[in-house]
Amino acid sequence: MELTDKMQAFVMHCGEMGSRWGFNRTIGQMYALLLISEEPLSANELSQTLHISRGNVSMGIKELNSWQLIATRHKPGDRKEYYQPAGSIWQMANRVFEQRRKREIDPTLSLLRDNFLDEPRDQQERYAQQRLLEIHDLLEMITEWASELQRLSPEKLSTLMKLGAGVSKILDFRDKLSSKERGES
Amino acid sequence: MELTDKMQAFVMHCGEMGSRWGFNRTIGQMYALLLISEEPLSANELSQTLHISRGNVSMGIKELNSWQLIATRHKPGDRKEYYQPAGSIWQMANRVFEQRRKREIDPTLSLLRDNFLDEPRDQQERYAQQRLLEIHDLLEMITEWASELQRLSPEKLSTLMKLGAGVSKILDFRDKLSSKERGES
DNA sequence: AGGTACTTTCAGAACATAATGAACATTTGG
DNA sequence: CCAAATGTTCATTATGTTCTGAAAGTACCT
Repeated sequence: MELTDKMQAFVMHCGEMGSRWGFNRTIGQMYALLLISEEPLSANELSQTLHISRGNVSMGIKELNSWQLIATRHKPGDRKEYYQPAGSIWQMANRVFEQRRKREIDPTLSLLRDNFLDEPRDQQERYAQQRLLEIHDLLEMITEWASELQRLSPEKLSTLMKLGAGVSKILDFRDKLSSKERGES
Repeated sequence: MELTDKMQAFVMHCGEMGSRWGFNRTIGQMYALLLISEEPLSANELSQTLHISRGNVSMGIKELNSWQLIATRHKPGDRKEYYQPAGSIWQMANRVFEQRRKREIDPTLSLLRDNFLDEPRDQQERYAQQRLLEIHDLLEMITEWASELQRLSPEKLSTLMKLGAGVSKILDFRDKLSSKERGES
């Protein structure tokens, strides 16, 4: 498969960013290529276009599958498997958030929880536990919030985001309402 | 400096997670140790407690500084530098978000923007550009929203988060209000 | 069954990143 | 100025990660 310069540039960029996003170079390239190509691609096409080994493609596919980022397709009269991105850009963003949460936050949260089972033994430990509690509460609040937001429909989420810092005004408004209800001035 | 088992466990855990969070093992350990210790620590104390070389500590300090995650302190009659976490847990979370945005998203956004300068040359390129546009818009919306949220005070942000999916109801409410204003049923 | 078209696996090579420690730089007190 | 205490740098070594390619596996034909 032939790529134009701009497509090439995008694919290579995703390769370079790959490791920052939680996977590796070739997986970044593979996913980028699938994203911008209108037709699903076979493992061989990926291998040839990106100049990476067939085996590497196979492992990459496995990994992308585990992130639920791609879907497998078949063409009639062709035994090859063809791959394409799974779902919309929104879904893709959701999946990446979720996977990263699982890898980057959940293990820490569970470690922190275990920590609060015992009483601190001395001042040093008391202080440490206090800090850990703060971190735990913050992480828990953020992850719960994030997962609630993820349950909203893309449209609502989009409205909310475009509203931007405007949410702040709505919160003020709500506060006024509820204090009036309680008869405060 | 002596660590209790639980503190040890937390420090080691942060080391293991370090690379997933965007820095390396020793930096994760160093920061964890500073977080849970009541007193600021010197470079030598870090080196000895974590069993890592003095030079490594120096580089780690440099990196943590570039993330603005630590502050340097001095004690009277002592020329050593002592280090402690900079700011509250909230500030720390903000800094990490921001740094990661700079590293993980901004470069991609600017690449994507460059891409829209030229007209697509063929169908393949038209399709690709369309997908890139979607990605661009999504990333831009998310980063703008995130940076607006960061400008809110921790209290407001905390209220908002605890409200959780409840924001959705507030949005509905607002929609009803504005459609009534326009005289719709 | 045997052949073909494809996919997966995995040991080892290639590459990338992090850590060490000795050499160098800087600051301060005398 | 020197010497002692501290901080920084960087070539080398150690560790970790990714990629390749050949071998093994699978599924479908005739």
